[in-house]
Amino acid sequence: MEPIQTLPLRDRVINALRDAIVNGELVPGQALVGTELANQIGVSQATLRDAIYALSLEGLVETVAYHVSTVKTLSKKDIEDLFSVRSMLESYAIRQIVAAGQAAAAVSELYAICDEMEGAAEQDSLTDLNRIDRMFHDTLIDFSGNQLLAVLWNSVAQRVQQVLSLSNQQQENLRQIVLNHREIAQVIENEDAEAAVGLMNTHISFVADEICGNWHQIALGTNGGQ
Amino acid sequence: MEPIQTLPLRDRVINALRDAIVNGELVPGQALVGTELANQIGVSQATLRDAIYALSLEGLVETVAYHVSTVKTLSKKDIEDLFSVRSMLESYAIRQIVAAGQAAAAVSELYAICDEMEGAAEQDSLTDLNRIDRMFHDTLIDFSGNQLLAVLWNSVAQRVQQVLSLSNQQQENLRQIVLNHREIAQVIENEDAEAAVGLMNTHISFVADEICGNWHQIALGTNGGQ
DNA sequence: CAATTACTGATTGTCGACAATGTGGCGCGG
DNA sequence: CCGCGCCACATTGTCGACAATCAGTAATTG
Repeated sequence: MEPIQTLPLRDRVINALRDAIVNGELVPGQALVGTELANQIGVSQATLRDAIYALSLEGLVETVAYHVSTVKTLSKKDIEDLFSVRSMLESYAIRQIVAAGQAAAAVSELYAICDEMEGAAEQDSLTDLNRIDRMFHDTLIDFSGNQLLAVLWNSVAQRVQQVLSLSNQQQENLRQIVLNHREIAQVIENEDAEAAVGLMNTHISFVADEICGNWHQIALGTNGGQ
Repeated sequence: MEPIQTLPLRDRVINALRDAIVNGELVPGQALVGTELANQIGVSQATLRDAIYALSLEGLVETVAYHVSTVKTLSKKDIEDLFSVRSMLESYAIRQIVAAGQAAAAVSELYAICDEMEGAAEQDSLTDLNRIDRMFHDTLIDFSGNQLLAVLWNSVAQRVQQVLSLSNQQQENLRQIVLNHREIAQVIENEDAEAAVGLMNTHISFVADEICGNWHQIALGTNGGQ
């Protein structure tokens, strides 16, 4: 059995707010007024303030002393930077996996995830596919064996999820995505790190360009970008 | 003139604790008891706890619910991971600078920093040299133009500074360090990114091996590693 | 005598109230 | 009519007190 862990109230508030942000329920630029949210959620202002402050440290919220906190706005350049950094982290992970001889162990899990992904694709469930997609990349990072990398990745992956949620990604073909991932897993199985990195970067760049191209209208929907 | 900004008390406490940790005044494994520290520093327990929680998000402090927080212990593998990630971030920055044609602008600042570094080396001031060394690498990151990278770097650079403080780095020759940095700046000036990356990685690996080799006795001084 | 349970002391988590700070509007003087 | 300064409101920041939880110890029971 899994241990029943009662997270501190503050942590639960943090998780709730973070989920709301990365799922696009709280849009960039939206004000997070302490007194309102505290009453709405049902916690004290101090507890909520801690949560907001924690999210500001994670970079999801912008706070200025004695001013209302807002969900961080995302400029086009922020998106470019985000996907660029993402490529760097994943490329590093792939190279480490191959160099450490962990390729076989990793792909065995990656293939299993691809199978799950295929199931979601057949049901046209975008939310499930996104969730499993993240599992794929999390697995890649974990098998690098670098825990600090995992910490940095977590921060980046959150923002990626947020961007994906905001851009209603008119994902062309869900099955194509599954194929892309399976392809990457195959190349890793062959221990060809550079080929895998190339595929990964191409894949990420494609998605990034797709989103950046339509970003103005997404950002305009909220507060005008900048 | 610079605007006089009165930081909130909580942020000042955070900065004070963070400085104490990265400068080695608070050693890994040391307990951070709320009531004690609050009285000692002269703030309320709530404010101090916020600060401790913030530092736990930065990864400098380990907290378990309803348990005493401690300064995060650093295993040998943590150090290896740290310097490995550091290499990744800086390599990325160098490649971006050269690719974006920012090499000339960057090296002009880097050379100036090297001059300052030389002054510190002549006075055998290790603390000054460390401070200027960080400026060098911060500049490198900043000129990459990627703000998200700067955020991740900040987190990594803090830990690096902590490790350097803890290992009383019997720095062989301070002037040699200056030469190493100047050499890197020169290669960047030639727009040879890969050569610069090679030099940088060699330099970082050397320092990392040096520290890892003697890490057990450093960690043992506090709580036994692990 | 051993294992379990209940208690005690210490520490962290949560809260409501109060102080500090910033913003917008009103009134006054030019 | 315009500009300046003052005032009240809203929001954030800080605090001390109380509740929840944990580790270690002593008492209890088979």
